[in-house]
Amino acid sequence: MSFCSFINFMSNCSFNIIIMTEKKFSRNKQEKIDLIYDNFFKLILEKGYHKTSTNHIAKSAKISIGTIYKYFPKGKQDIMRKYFEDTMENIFNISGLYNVGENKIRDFLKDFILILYNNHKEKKAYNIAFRSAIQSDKMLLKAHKERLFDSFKNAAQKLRGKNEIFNQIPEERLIKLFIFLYNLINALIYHHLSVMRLFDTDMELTDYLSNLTTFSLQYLTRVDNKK
Amino acid sequence: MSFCSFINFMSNCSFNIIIMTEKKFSRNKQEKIDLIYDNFFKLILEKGYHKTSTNHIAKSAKISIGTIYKYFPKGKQDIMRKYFEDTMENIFNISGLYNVGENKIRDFLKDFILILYNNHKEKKAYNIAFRSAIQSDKMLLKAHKERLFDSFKNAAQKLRGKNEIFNQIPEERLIKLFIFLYNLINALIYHHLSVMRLFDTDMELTDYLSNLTTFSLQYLTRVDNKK
Amino acid sequence: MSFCSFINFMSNCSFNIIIMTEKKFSRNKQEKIDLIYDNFFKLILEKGYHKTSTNHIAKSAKISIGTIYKYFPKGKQDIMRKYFEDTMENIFNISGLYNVGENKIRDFLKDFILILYNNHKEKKAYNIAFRSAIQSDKMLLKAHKERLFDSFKNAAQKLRGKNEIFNQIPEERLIKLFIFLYNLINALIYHHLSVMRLFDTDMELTDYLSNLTTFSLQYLTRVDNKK
Amino acid sequence: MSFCSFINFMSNCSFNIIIMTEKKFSRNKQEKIDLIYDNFFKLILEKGYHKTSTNHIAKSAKISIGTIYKYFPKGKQDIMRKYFEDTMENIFNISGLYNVGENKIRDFLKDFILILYNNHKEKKAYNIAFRSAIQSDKMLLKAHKERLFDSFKNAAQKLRGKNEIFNQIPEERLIKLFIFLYNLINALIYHHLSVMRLFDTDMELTDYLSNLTTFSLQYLTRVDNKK
DNA sequence: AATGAATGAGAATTCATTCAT
DNA sequence: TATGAATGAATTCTCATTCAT
Repeated sequence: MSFCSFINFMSNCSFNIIIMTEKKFSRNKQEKIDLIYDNFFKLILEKGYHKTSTNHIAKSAKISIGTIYKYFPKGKQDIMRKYFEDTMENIFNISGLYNVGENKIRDFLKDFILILYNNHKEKKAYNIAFRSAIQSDKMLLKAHKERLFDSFKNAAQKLRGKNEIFNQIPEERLIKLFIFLYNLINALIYHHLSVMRLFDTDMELTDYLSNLTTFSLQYLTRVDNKK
Repeated sequence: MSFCSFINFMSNCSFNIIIMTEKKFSRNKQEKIDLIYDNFFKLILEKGYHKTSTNHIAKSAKISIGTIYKYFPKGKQDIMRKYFEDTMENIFNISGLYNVGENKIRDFLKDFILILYNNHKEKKAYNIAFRSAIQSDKMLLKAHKERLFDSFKNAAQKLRGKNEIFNQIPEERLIKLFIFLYNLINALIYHHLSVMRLFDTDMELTDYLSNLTTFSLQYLTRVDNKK
Repeated sequence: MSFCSFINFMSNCSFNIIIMTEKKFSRNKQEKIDLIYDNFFKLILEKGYHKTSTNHIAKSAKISIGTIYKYFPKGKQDIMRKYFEDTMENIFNISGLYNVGENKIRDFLKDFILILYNNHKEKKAYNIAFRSAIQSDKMLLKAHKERLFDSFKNAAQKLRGKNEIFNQIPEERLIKLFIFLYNLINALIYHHLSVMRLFDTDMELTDYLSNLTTFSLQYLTRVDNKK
Repeated sequence: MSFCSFINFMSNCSFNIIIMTEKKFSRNKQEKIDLIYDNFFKLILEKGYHKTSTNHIAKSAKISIGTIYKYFPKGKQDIMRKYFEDTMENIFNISGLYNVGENKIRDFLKDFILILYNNHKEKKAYNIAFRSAIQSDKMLLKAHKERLFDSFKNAAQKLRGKNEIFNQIPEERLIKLFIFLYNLINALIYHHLSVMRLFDTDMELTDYLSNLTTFSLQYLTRVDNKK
């Protein structure tokens, strides 16, 4: 029996079968899904969301169109939805963000901005696509809003426990503030990266955003107190 | 001269009846173009930019698809481009805007915001379409940038002649500042109206923008001076 | 001016334009629609209803797929529906059918059978398609039932005016009887022509149907009276 | 003998444990086939024959698509064919049917009708599918005809031995008569159940069919004698 | 034996654009 | 000028079938 035959024989043994089958299937499946994501976003950068068709994705990923519809039965809409769900945890569960001491809100905001900014840079295609997708998929917009609320509820609770200033703001209000800042920052980063540059350098943008959010936080807290 | 040549000759004559016909046609032409614009934007609000086809516009406007391609040989792209050109003067040539005295910069910014805000509200469909169009039509984006520059150059010149504070800022820098504020305001209004509301009421938005622009003007001027 | 130029000139004259345009457009339109019908039914005989696609029809008719969807926006479903509507009058408005004197009911039924039989033979493809279509298009089935009712209401009124025997049967009952006979005859002709032959010759079939309907009429009238 | 050959050899041995495994597999096999049948017909009632795909059946039956193609290598076509073959004996080998004495032909026909009627009701999905299948599978139609002939040959022989009246009709002729009645009854039951109701109640239908078959038997015998 | 991932031909449908009238 | 019939490439999505595991 040659070595190869031995390997083949071994691969039929039961203790191996299960492990390999699981690995193989799950690896292949995730590989295909990643291929679809990668090529989808690659094409969006090249041609835009609406000119990227499921057939283009299949051809670009060198898989069959049927495979795309196996994993994403509603085509592009499902690619967006599932990517949205798959990346749920990536943005806001960064523990470092919440190690904020007294009087360090400015640093907290700066970190927050950098996270959003890097997310935009790294996932430019996704962000372009997401803006397009929520126009025609109201469920996705709803899910996005709900996730924002949940994430910032979580963040607010953590921060109020650690920081005196945050603690003075009612939780509900703090969540709304964070959602506002999130929208504010995203609107400007998106505009800067995908519509028209606001500054010559990205550093100038993040510096500006840092001051802008501090200003906005003060402005909104002041307005709040007047009411 | 053959009979046909005679007919051709006649059709070029400036007899009264022919002039009237021409006038009538030219009035009809503008009517048709307006019909196309109106129904295009109506449909964009209903179905979105990408799901609005030239055939739909024709059916909605009760004109033939051929007529659309007569006036707009490249279809939707040309509708956007020509509407952009047709409305060139409407936004920034508002004389009232420039009657700004000393210490009245805040009022100037408030007026500026209101003009942009009302423009967004009234031309929501156009603004949605414009964002979509510049993604795939780089010429349109370029033209938009050039127009912004020209308009604000004009505005800067007028304002520097009338106002001491503006006069202290170099023209080139003032133009850049205005373009920045324009982009800032538009990014946020667009986000508020077409992506996700930033405030519960529109008044809160314009109040915030008013303070935001004042802050930004100070911030940028300060940063500028440091350099 | 050559003769051809003269013809061309003439063809631009107003009195001709209207006639020609009307003729031309309507002729072409009906030509295309007839092409679609003809090739649709030709293919149904060759491959069956479900294996006949709109693309096949277009290829077979040597027209573009767009033309089919211009006239029949919902594809095959609309071809069936519109053909159904176009042929509304053909079956029952045969005046000869109603020239039925006293004691000639047998002859009337014979004529009725022959009309249905010839309709099946001549429109075999349509009848096959119709059976398939009403399985997935409940509206078509409903329209079919309504038309049957209206047609036989009309027939019943005519016949009750002319024939003593029919006059003894209440109108409502007579309509039901006709619809029953219609279904009976059609079920058997369809089975004979498209599922499995009931008789060796078609003559035997029509003879049998003739006796069967006479029998059924007596049977149902008798049952009716007992109730 | 290598290790592998030994394994192969072992797998053919008739040790008890292996016999049990085989039995278990064969029981499983029939279970799988029944699952396929059940879910196929369930889906046909829900969506129709043509919209029921092999993939749907697999999903509905919670087995893999591969299993369906293992037992039915040509998919739906084979499911129909094999179901047709599996149910071969069920319809006509009902011994009660042939306990027909003198002058009881009417009762015999009534029983015959009830059997066919109940078969249609209970196997509505199969009957719908069968009609669709024989349109595109001429072999199935041929097999159906052959089975009808064989079944009624068998029935004719039994009945001629027991009943004087049947005995007067030549066997060949009797077979043809039965096939005719079978087609007649089926055509009308199918029309009533799946196209358009002939009567308000099913009882009325079976009563009518009972009289109709008696009439038809007399009619055909009479016609026969004339020839 | 059983699984189910993968394929890709093909079906329905849309849409920008052309062109004869 | 104006019409709208006609085109056909492109898009979304389905389905029978194969094959590696």
